[in-house]
Amino acid sequence: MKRISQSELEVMSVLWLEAASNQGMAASDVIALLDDKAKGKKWNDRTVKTLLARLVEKGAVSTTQDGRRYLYAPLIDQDSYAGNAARSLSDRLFGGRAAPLVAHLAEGKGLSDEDIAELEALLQDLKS
Amino acid sequence: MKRISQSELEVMSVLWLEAASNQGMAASDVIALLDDKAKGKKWNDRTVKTLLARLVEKGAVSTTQDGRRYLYAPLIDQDSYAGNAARSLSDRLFGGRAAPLVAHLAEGKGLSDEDIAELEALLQDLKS
DNA sequence: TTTATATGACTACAAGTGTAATCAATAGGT
DNA sequence: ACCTATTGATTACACTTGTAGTCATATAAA
Repeated sequence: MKRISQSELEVMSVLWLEAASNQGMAASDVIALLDDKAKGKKWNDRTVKTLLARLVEKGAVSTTQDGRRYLYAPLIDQDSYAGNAARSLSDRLFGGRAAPLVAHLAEGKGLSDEDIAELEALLQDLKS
Repeated sequence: MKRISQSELEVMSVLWLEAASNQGMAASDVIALLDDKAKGKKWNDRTVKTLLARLVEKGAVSTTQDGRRYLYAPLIDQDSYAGNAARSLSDRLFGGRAAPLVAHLAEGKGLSDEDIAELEALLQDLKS
């Protein structure tokens, strides 16, 4: 699997949003969702199409014909991708330790009470 | 500040190793440290020089002359860089939630007891 | 002092990336 | 049936990135 670039990853992230539920989404859906989540950033639709095409080339996204358009669906699993990314980040920047990473997340915008509760539950799990 | 690429970040990471202690390190030191930490990956010294030069261009690294060579030192703070990277990853891949990120780190290679202890301490802090 | 070596400066170059424009076909509205 | 808007295909193009090679120079070794 070829490497996925930053922008391509943005596109993947919206494909993942609905990945489980259905056959994939049309380019126009992707564009709409990107605009939704992009605060500030403006996505030209041509650009998004290009990114989709590149993701298909790279084997990261599948297409199924739907009339005269395609439905795009992620072929790579968000979980495994995210796991790798998280580990790689933690290795490169935090010497593989989780705590400093979480500390950084906490600082700046703070973790919600829910985040904290989730983390505590997770730690309980890990200890057993 | 221009974006720092993957390979450039590898270089930054060794500069950060000694950043606090001294005036910076020579290119040869950087190369040696990279080879140390790079398992598998082979760094050609020309390549490292190029990366250093690019980092200087980008304003991420400073040089001070030391005889006929330079000492390279990071100009950007590892902490703030890491913080941004962590937040951006967590936003893009985990909807900004910390717990799934940590869960991914845990799975695969597991967190050490020390990691877990650190995290618990951190959570205590956050709750107060 | 001649020579090998280390170092920075400059150059190279293909592949990847961000960011789109143009073209062609088709479907939907009128 | 014709125009328009949508969509994919193809093309564009400068910038970035990975990965070095070459050149000039200065220093260290012999």
